[in-house]
Amino acid sequence: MPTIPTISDAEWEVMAVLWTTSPLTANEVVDRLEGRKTWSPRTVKTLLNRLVNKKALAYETRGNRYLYRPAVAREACVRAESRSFLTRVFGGAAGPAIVHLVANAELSRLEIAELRKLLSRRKD
Amino acid sequence: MPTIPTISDAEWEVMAVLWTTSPLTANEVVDRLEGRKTWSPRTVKTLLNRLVNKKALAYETRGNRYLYRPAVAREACVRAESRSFLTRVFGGAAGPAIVHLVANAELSRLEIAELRKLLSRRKD
DNA sequence: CGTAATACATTACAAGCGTAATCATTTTGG
DNA sequence: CCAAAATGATTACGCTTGTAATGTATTACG
Repeated sequence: MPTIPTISDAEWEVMAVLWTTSPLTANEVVDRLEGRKTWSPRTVKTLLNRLVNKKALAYETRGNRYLYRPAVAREACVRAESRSFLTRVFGGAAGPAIVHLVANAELSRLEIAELRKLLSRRKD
Repeated sequence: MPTIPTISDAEWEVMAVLWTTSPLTANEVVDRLEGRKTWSPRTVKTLLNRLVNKKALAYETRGNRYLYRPAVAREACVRAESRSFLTRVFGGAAGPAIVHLVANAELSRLEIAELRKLLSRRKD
């Protein structure tokens, strides 16, 4: 299985863009971050570079430009991050974590219904 | 409200000890980390120091020793970490996060029951 | 009483991160 | 064809983190 690289806060923003749409050029990524982020385009380029170095992104060349695309699946990164979060904050126990989130989150009626169904189906 | 300091992975381990039992001397903290961690006692002292500096811990003096105790509530730190996790990984949306955790977690029959009850009570 | 052991404080040091600026090369507008 | 613009690469720099070692002051044993 591919090892999941460590992806920092800022890098997650960039990955999120490319998980949504890819491939994209550096400038297209910059554009999609416009507004949500106050980063200089330089900063975004740096992040793209680091992500390529840690093999979270791959690219192909088109003329003198790069077309970036994810090299790791979002799902895998989400799982890795979740495990890390659970370990750090809840000593690895998912139950208390979920309880905490449910108790503190804003949830739509629809989401509540979905979760109830999910739990019903899960008679372990 | 008290601002929650940023607490790193290693620091969480130390805080966890003191949230469980406090006050404790540095050496008592070291002892309680024995086995779970391979840290040199020096390392633990460093972490205690940093936590005091960032005001996550307070201490009182007993003779020439310090008795450490948390200066921030676990609950508050858990909330801060959870928000950060939700923001980074799920763009702030609690619903998908909970779904993910429920789908991937090992949950005891008891925990499932508890969650169902929690959700029922939450008819928004 | 003096020296060793302890306790906390200070310093170390490399890697990762946020946030860019500068450099080198290629492309493109005039 | 040449200068300006654009691209990716390299370098920068201060802060945090993991992981300690060293310094300094105090205590306690012989």
